[in-house]
Amino acid sequence: MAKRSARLEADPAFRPHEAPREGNVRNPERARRDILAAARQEFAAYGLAGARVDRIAEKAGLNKRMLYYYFDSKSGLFTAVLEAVYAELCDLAEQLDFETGAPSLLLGRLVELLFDHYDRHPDTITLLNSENLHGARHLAASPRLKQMSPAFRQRLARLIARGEADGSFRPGIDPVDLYLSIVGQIYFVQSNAATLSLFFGRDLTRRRVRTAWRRHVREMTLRAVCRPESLEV
Amino acid sequence: MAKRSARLEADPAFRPHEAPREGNVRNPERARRDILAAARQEFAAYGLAGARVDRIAEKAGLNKRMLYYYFDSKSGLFTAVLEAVYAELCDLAEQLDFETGAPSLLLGRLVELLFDHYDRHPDTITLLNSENLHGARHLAASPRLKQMSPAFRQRLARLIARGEADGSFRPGIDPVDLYLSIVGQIYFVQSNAATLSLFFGRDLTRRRVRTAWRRHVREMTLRAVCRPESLEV
Amino acid sequence: MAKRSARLEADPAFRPHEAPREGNVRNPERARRDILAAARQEFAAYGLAGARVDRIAEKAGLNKRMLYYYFDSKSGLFTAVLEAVYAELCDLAEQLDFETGAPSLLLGRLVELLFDHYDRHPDTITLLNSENLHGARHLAASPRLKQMSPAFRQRLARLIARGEADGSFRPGIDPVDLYLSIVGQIYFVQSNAATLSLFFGRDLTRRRVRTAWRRHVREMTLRAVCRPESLEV
Amino acid sequence: MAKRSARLEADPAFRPHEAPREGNVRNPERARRDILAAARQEFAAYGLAGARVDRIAEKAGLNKRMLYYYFDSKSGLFTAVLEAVYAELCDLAEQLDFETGAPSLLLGRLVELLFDHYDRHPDTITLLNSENLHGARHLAASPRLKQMSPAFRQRLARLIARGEADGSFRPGIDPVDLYLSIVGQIYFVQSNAATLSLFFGRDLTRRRVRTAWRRHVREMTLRAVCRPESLEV
DNA sequence: GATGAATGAGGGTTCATTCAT
DNA sequence: GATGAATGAACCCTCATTCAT
Repeated sequence: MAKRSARLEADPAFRPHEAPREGNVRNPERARRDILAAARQEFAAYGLAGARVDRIAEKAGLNKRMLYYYFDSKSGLFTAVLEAVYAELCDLAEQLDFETGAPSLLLGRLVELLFDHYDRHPDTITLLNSENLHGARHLAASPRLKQMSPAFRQRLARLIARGEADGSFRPGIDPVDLYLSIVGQIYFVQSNAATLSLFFGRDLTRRRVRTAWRRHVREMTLRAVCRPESLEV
Repeated sequence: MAKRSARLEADPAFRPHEAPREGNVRNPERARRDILAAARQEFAAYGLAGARVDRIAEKAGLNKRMLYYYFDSKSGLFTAVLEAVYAELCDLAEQLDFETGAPSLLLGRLVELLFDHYDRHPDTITLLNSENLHGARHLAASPRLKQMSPAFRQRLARLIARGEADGSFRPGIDPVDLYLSIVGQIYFVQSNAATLSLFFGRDLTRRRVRTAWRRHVREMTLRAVCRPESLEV
Repeated sequence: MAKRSARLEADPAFRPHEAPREGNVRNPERARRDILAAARQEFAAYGLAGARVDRIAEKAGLNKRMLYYYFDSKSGLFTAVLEAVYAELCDLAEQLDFETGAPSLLLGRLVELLFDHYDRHPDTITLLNSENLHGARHLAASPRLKQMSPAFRQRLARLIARGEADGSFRPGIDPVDLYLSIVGQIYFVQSNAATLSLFFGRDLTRRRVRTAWRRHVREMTLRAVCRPESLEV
Repeated sequence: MAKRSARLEADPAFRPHEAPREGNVRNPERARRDILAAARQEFAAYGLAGARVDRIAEKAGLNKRMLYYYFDSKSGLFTAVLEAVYAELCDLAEQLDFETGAPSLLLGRLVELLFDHYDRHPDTITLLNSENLHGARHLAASPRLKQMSPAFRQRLARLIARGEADGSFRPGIDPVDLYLSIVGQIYFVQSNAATLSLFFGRDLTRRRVRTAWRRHVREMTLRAVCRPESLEV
């Protein structure tokens, strides 16, 4: 049917659900994955209220009934999508070794790492906005989230400690505050790119502008955190 | 009727539409105002897609038909709400005199001014998020918005120029970049307070935490913008 | 207001309702006429159910409330329009003198007269169709209609009598039957021009095709009614 | 429920959707058929604009949602009804063998065939009137209609050719013109029976009157088409 | 005579969800 | 595991009509 052509084609590794062909093959894992990918796309594009279960099923190339089989409800599906988003966010910290190298350099790299993450996964933003609109109700009910953050926070604290120790960072920096300041700038500009571009007459979605913004956030952060002497470069 | 009890009670100055009772009827200006207030509340609480026209009418204490009489459509109503939000934002800049006083002091005051605005009008955030989810489609179609921003930007540029001139600011600060950095931090934490609070185990909505955050943003900004010497306080 | 420009401009003698200008002048007759003209246009274009009271008021350049003031209801307005349509139809017969001239010639002229009437007043057709869809309910309730037809019928009977008497018509022609056969052909082709054109691949609305059809109906009628000898031309 | 009693009872062969009861459910073909029958009845009775989707669903004994499941929209439903009407009309021509028998006799039979069709399917008329009110928009968009007419027209042309060849028909008869003249008389009287009956004081819906009209149309047609000599009966 | 504001019932359509197979 | 068919509540919006001035 025409439905197959409506599949999501963003994922390069994507292959239609019914492909194998030897009799409607049972591949539960893949069905789950397809549904989740389709749902993520839909929720990111329209928000929780604006998302349509029919469209998700169509994008996933599966019967609508299957969404309920695997995820219970639209709400359950949204929760699953959010968990995936959070898992990605937590993986981030592990991509950087905070133990070796100059703290100020590492901090700069962290900013870039975060920026690039939101740049590559812009749907993260609309998904989190949706969840916040609903008071984080879904995450609050999700048991998986609970053990996610501590690792993240610890690593950041360790970086700050090293920076303070070697005198390159100002004293008294709070890891959470620092994180919020960095991500706040990154997140806000991407989240509100449409209205801000209109308001300031500067297209904030253009590559070049984005790159400049990436540099700006790093500099803002370093200037605010590091001792002046350690920035003489 | 039961309708009256469902009125919006958030706005302290709010008085039900039929209240005065001295000739129950006919007050177009007030009807418009009531509808707009109710709509703003509803859109802020549920987003554009999640908002319900019936609820808005009920909150406004008016017949549902009146929403269409005054604002054409749900979409037109949303546009009107957004215009109000933007008008408030633009009024902000005029509340501060950037011509007299030490630039670094004024910059600090600006941060506080912006913070307090989002603090007093938290609905601004969810409304703007909704608009961005929809690609700023409503604002793009609104002629009123066009001439709103220039004033805002000019005043900021003037402050930076003065700061550079008297040597208190680093050179090369871009007014738009600076604005985005400041508001980004303010906006993000308030917008994502629900998920962040959960994630970091720190209730970011508490008054004391908010006040600390206000101070943090001001310091971050000043440290990043001002020359070290001019901050010896 | 913009409303004025939306006035019906078909009527060449049309002048906007508020024109006289010396204080919103009271001109009840004109208001009635304007409303009636607008209603006729609207009912003809959309049928009774499809017609919109708002559009009629707008076309008439008057407040909607006035429609009710003058015509009680949408239904009353439709009745008034129908009465006007019938009055025109009855005037028709009086435009032809059936007493002098060759009956076969007069019959031919009658066909042309009827054809031209429906040609000049195509709205007559959709209006009558609407009324028939509703079982002629409005006309049945209208006292004015009662005395309209007899004259029409009598005149036609007189023509047939003369034709029979001088031997040019076949005997036994019923005036009503004859009328129905003539108008049936005229009416049907105009009423169903859209579907028939599509079905037969022949654009029945073109002037030339319409003219040919006019001739065809006259010939069909004459051949069917007149004795062969009296058609030797 | 009370719903069942509201079923359409005009069609004698009609049986309620849930009737069989042996496994109450799941009969898509029948559901489609029931909806179509109910819609045809409703559209014929009230026109396109006057028809109510709720009533159609109720008559069909199905949930309103199903109309959209099967036919997309009210408009799509109307198109489907029209296609059925046209299919019936096209089947007509095939019910008569135009190759054998006297052409004048066949022509008379054709008139009767057409008359009887509109007599048995009076809804055809109001449905076509509705479609014409809307400029044949639905048929124009329907691909199925395109290949319907040619057969019809060819067969009629063949009859005329035979009549001309054996000298019983006058020369120069156009098949489409002939068809329009015949159907015009039939269609008009049935379509406008309500107003005409009122106007002429003759109840055109009575059986006897209808039969007389059937004879009249046949005679009108034969007299107009056939050579006088071939009608000496 | 004339008006803008207001109404409640109901318009077509779509929603997330479940049934029977 | 997977499906097409079915549901009822609710969606946004529009209707003809009337109120108060």
